[in-house]
Amino acid sequence: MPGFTCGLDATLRVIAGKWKPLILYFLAQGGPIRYGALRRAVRGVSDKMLIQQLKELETDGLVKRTDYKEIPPRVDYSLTPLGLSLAEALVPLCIWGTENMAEVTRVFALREALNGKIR
Amino acid sequence: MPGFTCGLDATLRVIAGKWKPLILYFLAQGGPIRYGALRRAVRGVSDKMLIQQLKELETDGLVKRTDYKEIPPRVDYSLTPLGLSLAEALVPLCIWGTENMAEVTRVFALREALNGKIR
DNA sequence: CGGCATCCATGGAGATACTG
DNA sequence: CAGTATCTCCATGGATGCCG
Repeated sequence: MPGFTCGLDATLRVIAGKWKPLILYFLAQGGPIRYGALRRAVRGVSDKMLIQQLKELETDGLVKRTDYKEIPPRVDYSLTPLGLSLAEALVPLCIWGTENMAEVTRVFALREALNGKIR
Repeated sequence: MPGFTCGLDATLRVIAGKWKPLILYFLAQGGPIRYGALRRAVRGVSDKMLIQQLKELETDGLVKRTDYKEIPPRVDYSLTPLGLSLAEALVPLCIWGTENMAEVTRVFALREALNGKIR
């Protein structure tokens, strides 16, 4: 249903998905990155999820996939200008997390103690 | 599991939850806001979800809840300094969404046409 | 990568407490 | 009966992950 309540709402839908923000972030770190390297960078993803989210980012015009059609297969991913601009908007979140990591860690440890598992 | 892979990862876990970024954003718009008003601002939330996410934000030290212990009930919510700093980090995302809303809308319309439903 | 099984977040409906 | 704030039970859909 087109029609977002505000700009933030629109952005959130674009980066909806457990790994998309991290993918964008790592793609922004440097030039084109090969699939395997990306897989290693985004720790914890399964191949299925990584492929799936990359494909969505690609159809959304944020990521560009290049298949060199070589043997052995060689494929790399990079950001489109649109994707780059979004990745840049993520930088403050990254900074916030870095600056407050101790605090966040502490709070999450508490939750873990209370609930058994986090959320 | 304490131990985040990076700052962005830490932040993402804090704002995990469909409505948390929006809640933080609206709380940052002005002074303390009453529950009912917040409910109206965050369009689409159910009472259950709003309460639940507010409680998590509160235990995470991002939101301050004030209960005036009156009858009929009167409660309002505001940001802690930590919450405010996070809300400020969300501003670029909001701007990005606003600037690219047309593009985002178009892309999502395509997805809708292909899949029947989004994602 | 496609199926299949699973698990958790989301959401709806109803209940509560108290007053005007 | 209307209004405010919150909680609990239950249903379900969609995201996630494992396996071939």
